[in-house]
Amino acid sequence: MSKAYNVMAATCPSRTVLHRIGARWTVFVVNALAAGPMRFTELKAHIRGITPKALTETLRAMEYDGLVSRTDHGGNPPHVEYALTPLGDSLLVPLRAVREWAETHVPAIESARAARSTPGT
Amino acid sequence: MSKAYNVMAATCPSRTVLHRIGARWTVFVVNALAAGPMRFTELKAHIRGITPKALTETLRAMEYDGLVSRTDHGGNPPHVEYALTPLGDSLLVPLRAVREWAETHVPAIESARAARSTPGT
DNA sequence: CAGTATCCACCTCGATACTG
DNA sequence: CAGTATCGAGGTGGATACTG
Repeated sequence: MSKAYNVMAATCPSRTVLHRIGARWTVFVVNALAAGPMRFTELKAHIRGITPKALTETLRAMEYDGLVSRTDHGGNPPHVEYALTPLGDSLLVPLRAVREWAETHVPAIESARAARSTPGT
Repeated sequence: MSKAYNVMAATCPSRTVLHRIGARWTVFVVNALAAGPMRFTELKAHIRGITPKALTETLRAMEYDGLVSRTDHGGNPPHVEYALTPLGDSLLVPLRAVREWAETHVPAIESARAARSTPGT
């Protein structure tokens, strides 16, 4: 009975998934971590543009959902590593579908926008 | 040259796609319209819970992106029909991938959350 | 019927600065 | 290094009421 969930249910918890994927940084973190475990600062450098606050929040949310794991190696200086869990890794599949759709159809979307924007020019 | 776009580019326009999919109501509209053209009020009744304002905004954004078409049959009372464009229709593909991932993995996510929430009990 | 107009409560995100 | 603390701007979404 793996179909007990229905994204269309409105009150359905699976709705949160859309929210995660639609979130500003989730997709970047997933992609960055797809290459392997990374430390906070590495992630920050890799994504570039993200603030520590946003990174922390994104990581926390993803960790909360079991998408990433956080491993504190302790010591001083601190050493913490983030990695994709198998669950987070599986997210790459639908993400790829979306990505492919985007890369394929964005030109069409931009055309639509341009057609609508054509001012007087 | 269909791979000129890269979702990871950060400044990439394809990023807007994620935003659309992640948007509160887009997915509902797409699914509702997947069954065929519909009028404003039908849509509103079908989705239920959405306010006219939100519906209008969602529809506008989607129309702007060429995902839905708006046909005003004029007259009084007004008669306007919304329909998925071929582009909007193609969105159903990645949407299905996300949906399936969600429906499959939400239990895992909820488990992760529960595991983390276990207070002292 | 098909919206529009307001007003508002959030909530996310960014910038900056500081700490164990 | 790995965050946390603060503050503020901005945008999204909701409720309600009104109009051509």
